[in-house]
Amino acid sequence: MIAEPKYRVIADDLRRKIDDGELAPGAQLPTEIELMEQHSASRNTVRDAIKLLTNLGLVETRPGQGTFVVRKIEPYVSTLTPSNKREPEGDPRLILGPGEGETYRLEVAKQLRESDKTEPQVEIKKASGSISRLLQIPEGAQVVSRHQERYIDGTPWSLETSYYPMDFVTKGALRLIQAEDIEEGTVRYLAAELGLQQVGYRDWITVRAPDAAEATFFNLPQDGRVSLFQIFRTAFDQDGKPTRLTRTLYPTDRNQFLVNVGKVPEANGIPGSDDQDA
Amino acid sequence: MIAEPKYRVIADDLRRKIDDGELAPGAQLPTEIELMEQHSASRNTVRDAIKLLTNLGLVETRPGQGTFVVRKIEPYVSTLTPSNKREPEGDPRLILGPGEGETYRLEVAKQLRESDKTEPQVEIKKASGSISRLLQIPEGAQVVSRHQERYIDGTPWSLETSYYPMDFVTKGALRLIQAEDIEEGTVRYLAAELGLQQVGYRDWITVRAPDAAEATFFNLPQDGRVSLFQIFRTAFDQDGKPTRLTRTLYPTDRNQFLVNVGKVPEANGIPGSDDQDA
DNA sequence: AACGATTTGTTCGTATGTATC
DNA sequence: TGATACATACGAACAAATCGT
Repeated sequence: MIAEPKYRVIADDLRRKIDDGELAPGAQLPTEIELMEQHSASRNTVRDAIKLLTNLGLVETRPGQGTFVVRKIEPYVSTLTPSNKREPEGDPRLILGPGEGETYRLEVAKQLRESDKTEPQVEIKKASGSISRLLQIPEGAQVVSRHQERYIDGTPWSLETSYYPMDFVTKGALRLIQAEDIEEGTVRYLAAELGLQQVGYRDWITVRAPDAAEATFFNLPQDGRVSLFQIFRTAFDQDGKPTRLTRTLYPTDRNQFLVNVGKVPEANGIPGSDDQDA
Repeated sequence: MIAEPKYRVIADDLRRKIDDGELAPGAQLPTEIELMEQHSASRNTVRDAIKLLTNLGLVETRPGQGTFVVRKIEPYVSTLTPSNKREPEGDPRLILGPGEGETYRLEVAKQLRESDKTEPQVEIKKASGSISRLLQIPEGAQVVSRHQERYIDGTPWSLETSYYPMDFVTKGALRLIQAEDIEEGTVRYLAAELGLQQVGYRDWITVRAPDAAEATFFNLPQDGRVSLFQIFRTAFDQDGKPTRLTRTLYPTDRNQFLVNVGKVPEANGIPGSDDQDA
């Protein structure tokens, strides 16, 4: 046992069977008792091997049922830059990001998938930390927060929260504090209501571990193995002032992003998955 | 024990002490024996608690030494879109991405940090998978691969591999297969040598777990935590043809990205870290 | 260079709790 | 309800890495 600990030998054996397709996605592994006998190891050693595989995200255990090979999720690809063709009708001065021009549902339908989202959950909060800093308002100033949960093909896909200065409401944008969708998009609504033109935005992309609530919503393991994209989008008006901060959380196991710069042909060869190798 | 398993109670306690700063980054946790006594638990239970924290990336264990709170690294922020101001001299038709216009070293110096990189490691390979698909060349066609390791402040920061069609070399771009840096940048070199203008590029951003070699280079844990940005950049010439594919790997714990769209003021309030909260 | 003390790593055995069918 | 399967917890022993003497 100088080289390889027994639990890793067992894990490697199972791993090979998974890679070879001998154990297909969704298939049940031998029970711990069976593995004990096959490898003449103790139950705890077998469990160490399985633990390693769960950490690697290859299998998942279900109490009372067994251990199963995980089914991989087909990732959804979002484009962070606007589409090349400007909208025919509508204010040409508005720079619309993805999900801001046409509806979320339409975008997802383009990839032949079904989307769904909850009604916005509206709150009035005090700005703090990143919110006040990115929106360039003092800490403690009031902001409207609009929160939505989004699903694709029935699975939880992203969590989005947008923050607007409370000013906007007092200046007349009353629908910001209605707990219902703004059909034409808040960008167009704020342009029409307050004359705010969204002339650009900046996305700040980070990755972090989910907290307990986020892990529950996305159905992720609690151990921080799978992480979340956290994208802060700061939108700017014609005066260079931040008008909106949107924070969206996307599990990294089911989301990917595209950024187009300059003149590029239509996207191609961006597959769902299964080749992240050289 | 209906509510909280003991190992998680122990983990939560340690976690709180870490969050409170009672256990500072780099500090050593109590030894397993001490934790056994403090919580009157068995060694295996204590070890389960530590395992959980390890999975969360909060602590690391060093055999023969102890368990330590991980030191967080100050993240480096890269901008994926070009800077607003075009270069004064130089071909105005070239769209230069970050690291393609001025040198990597200069960019990093702007953030008051020191960079370093290895000489490129050049190989001739056969294109396969994502490479052939994104470069739009047949599987098995020959490509030049140029690989570099990059460091910031002495720590390994990113791994970059660029792929060019072998054609380029036979057509005269001989410096592509020299194992030394191309000072003015390969974008300018190919423009001068072959008349290829880089008029745009597309970045495809994914996150995945490192393999063994990558984990070793970046000094990341070998468990299957998804902790690497993998960004494929496909560059296009004036004919809309892909001329280059660059794959760069960035550990998510020390890298963040910005994307600027439309008219945006200078970056501000994009802090290093420690506030990823609402 | 050798040794011992300390600390984590691996493995076994066993018992009991909890979830599912 | 019982059978099955995973989850938690305890105790014990030895191995391997590290550090100081």
